Amino acid sequence: MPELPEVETIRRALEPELVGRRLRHPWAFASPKFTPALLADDVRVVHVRRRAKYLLLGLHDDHELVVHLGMTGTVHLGEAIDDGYVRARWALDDDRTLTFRDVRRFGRLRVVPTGDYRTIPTLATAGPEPFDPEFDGAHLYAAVKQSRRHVKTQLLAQRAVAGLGNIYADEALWLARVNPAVRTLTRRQADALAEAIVEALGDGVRNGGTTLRDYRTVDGETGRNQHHLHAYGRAGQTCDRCSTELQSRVLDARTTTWCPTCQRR
DNA sequence: GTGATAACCTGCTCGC
DNA sequence: TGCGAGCAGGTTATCA
Repeated sequence: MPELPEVETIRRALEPELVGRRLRHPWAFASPKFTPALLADDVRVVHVRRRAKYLLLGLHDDHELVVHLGMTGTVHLGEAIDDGYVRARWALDDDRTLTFRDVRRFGRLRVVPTGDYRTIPTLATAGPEPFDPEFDGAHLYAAVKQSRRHVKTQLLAQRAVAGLGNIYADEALWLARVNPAVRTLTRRQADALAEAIVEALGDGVRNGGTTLRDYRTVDGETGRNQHHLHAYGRAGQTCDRCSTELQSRVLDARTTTWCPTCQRR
């Protein structure tokens, strides 16, 4: 499930390869989620950016190709792939092929005027990037205070901070010793959680992302961060801090793992 | 406006 | 061995 570190890893690999290249002869799987790919035709790529979990390919005609990888989306650059899971494809002017592959079809593609994300609500309302100076404990405290939803659900909603998914939300909450089901934070908890979010996502980027099943880099390699997880997917195992058995429950339709001792309510 | 929930989608795992 | 049920989860739409 590509979150900020996985998308950023893909962005860093694509940027030097795609900027200046021309997208040609687009093909798209017959679904409204993917047919916008056809709008990016015979146009040069001018930048490769990321916002939250979205990949933004700037096009020379003042538009952006917005890519969301969904649950199982991957981007491949090189030889053409055709295995039944390809959802979009472009020929490049250097004879390579840019392929968007997505088994579960939770991903989506859009072409919008550069910077105009009104048709993509989550992107339009996304909170600050975790590595921006404006994101800190004070911001997180104020953002969480505006809602009565569980704190983990607020992290996943992308408004308090952009880029977190289920894996890194569990990890950040574990690092900050915050129970996922609380609905309010003290200022001290907010400071700790903001710091933990930056640490969890930073580690994820440095480790090239987390591969549990589907995620691959542009080169087809797996990430390494799955070897460094403390909470996500470790229910029934012992806490790395206190050796208590980690617990798991479904919280707002998301499997959530936490330490009942370190992350006491 | 906010919160809760269903739907989308397919491979994998588990139980029978 | 084969089948069916349940699960995984990011985003959007819908309803209360």
